[in-house]
Amino acid sequence: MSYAAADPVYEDIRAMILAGELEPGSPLRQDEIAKRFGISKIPVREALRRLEVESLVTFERNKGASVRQYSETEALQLLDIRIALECRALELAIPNMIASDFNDMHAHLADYAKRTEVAEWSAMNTRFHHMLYEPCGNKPLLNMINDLQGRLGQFLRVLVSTASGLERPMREHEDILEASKAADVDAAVQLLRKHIETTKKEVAAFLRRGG
Amino acid sequence: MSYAAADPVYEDIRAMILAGELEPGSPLRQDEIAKRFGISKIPVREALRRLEVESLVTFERNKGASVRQYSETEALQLLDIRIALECRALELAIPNMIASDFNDMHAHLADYAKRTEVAEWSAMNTRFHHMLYEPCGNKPLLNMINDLQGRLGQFLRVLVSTASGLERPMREHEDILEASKAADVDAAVQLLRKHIETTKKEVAAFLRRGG
DNA sequence: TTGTTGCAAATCGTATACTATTTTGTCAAC
DNA sequence: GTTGACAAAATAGTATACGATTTGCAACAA
Repeated sequence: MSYAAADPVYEDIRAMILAGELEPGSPLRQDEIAKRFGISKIPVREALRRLEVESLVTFERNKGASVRQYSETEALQLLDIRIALECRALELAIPNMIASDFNDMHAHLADYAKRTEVAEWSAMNTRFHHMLYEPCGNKPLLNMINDLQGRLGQFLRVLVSTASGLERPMREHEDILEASKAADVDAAVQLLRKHIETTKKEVAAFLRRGG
Repeated sequence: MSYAAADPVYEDIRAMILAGELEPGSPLRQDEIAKRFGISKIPVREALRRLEVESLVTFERNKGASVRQYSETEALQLLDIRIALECRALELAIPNMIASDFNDMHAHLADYAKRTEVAEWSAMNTRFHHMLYEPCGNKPLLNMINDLQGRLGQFLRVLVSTASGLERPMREHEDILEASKAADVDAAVQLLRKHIETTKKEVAAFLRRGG
């Protein structure tokens, strides 16, 4: 015994929340999770506390943990943070991009364009953005972007399947990639900023209509 | 019993780390902390795990927790994130600033300039930055900036007492405040960016000399 | 019906207790 | 004096146990 009992719980629950398999608001019963993993409640609680700090879970005293439900304003605020972090990451990444990076991104976009399954779009979209930022080499920054993506997941998943379609984001992705290829940092950053701001507007509209 | 035993531990240890009272690398003994607070190890571990997610503490299996030591590259990377977050916060804050905000900031800078105790500078500096960003109204963003400030604390505390003095940052603070007052968002953001980039250069130089 | 009261069950939070691992100290061999 | 082996102590990690709080439900009164 004694092999980091909390880690698998943390990973699993986290993945389930990010994948949208657990509804926001649904309770996370400690005994049940403990039994499922064949361990006691102690490491389960540790895992849940960690998720709490990541804002994926909330605790209420004597009621335990539940999947965190974001308010509408919070979603929009998180998108403002996304603008800051992702624009900075792109700015730092462009000088480090090499030919194979561009090839990979082109290939990914080509693949992306062919997908007809709405369910796939969200993941493909996230992946493209990460490919853009990875060359920045700033691990903590990439982690923060990842975390944010996770927190926004519940909104973006719904959005991508209803509002935006594929054409507009696709065109914008290609523009950003071209500007990056031309090493035009300012242009690329401005395009990315507009891209995320459009997403923000779509989320706002979606919520206004009572998402 | 049963009243959030972990919370006071979390707050206290966190405050001690941020204040620099605990050396990076020093171990955090669970039994000792538990005894000090008159509780058992379980809530202590929860508190430490929370601090781990905030990157203030690291766990090594069967060796427990210790105050996290940042590498030099990580410090510089965190400063790149600071540029992103704080510039964005200022950008969002300026349109929301009112007369009393400007008065408060002016008063704070005047007070700041009179302080001769080096130990006070760091806190005064942090406070001024927060006053700049607060009007943005974006809670999650302000929290992230706070967290970053904490993580960078161990570097900036040393820095402020050795390298930078008071004049240069003071002049820059005033410039940023003037641009904000004039509602010149672009200028203010550029000044702030330069301001933090200078800090970054100073940290880099400090580390090169084997800080 | 509707609202209240009072259990009983479910669930949480944490102290205690036990095992596993690491660290420390001792002593003999070289 | 240094090194290695091994026992003892310290420390971490987790299961079990138990009191405290909340929740669900039934019985009853209005």
